[in-house]
Amino acid sequence: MESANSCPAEGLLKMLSGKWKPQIFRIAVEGPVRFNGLLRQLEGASKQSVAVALKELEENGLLEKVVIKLKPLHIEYNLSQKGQSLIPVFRQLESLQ
Amino acid sequence: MESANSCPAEGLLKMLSGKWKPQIFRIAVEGPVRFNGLLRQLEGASKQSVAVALKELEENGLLEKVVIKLKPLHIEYNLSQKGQSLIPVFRQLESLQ
DNA sequence: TAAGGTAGTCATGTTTTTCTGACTAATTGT
DNA sequence: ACAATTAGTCAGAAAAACATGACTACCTTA
Repeated sequence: MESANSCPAEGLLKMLSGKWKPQIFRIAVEGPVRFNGLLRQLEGASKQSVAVALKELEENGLLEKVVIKLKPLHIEYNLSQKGQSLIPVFRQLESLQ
Repeated sequence: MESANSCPAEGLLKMLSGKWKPQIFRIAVEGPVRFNGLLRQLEGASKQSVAVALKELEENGLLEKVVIKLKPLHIEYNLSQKGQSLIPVFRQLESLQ
């Protein structure tokens, strides 16, 4: 049982909480990300963690999964509309420190 | 060993991550908070968790501890300057949903 | 003197999150 | 045929977060 979310900001904070999601989000702001690419960039991250993080970011509508049917079959994750709407918040957080 | 924080927003996200910190922060925006008061308001939260959350929020400079030397000795936690600077970010997060 | 409220701490146990390493499956290059 | 790259999944172990209940210490009221 989950109690009703009485704090609206809490949901979005939760979507970005965890060991790797903030970094994945930041990288995704720069451009499309891919599974193995992230695995290389995020030192110490396990396949498992990256897979779960990507899945949840997608489920929460922050990233969009795109299958590219070329050559060795690529899968990209792009920032969704909702994801892009979070960029200003991120910028604001960065400016505070 | 903690790797250098390459994502500036990440630090602040971490300061607000956890089961109770977002709610505590939100309540603190309304006014001073106290230990037992929070324990009553946050259904399901343990003394332990509230104590740790308050300590970390204070260590991270988002809350300020104030000892009120009256009657049965009260301890208040107020939003610091830094904590107040986070309010607009919270508002923005709320507006996004 | 005992009860109740203040604000916690501490040891222990459970639950959640994360990591490790093996494995799958399709495609490409040697 | 074999190795490597793509993108994962899965079982199990370790680590981190959280809950439970007992306990401390100070102060006030009955």
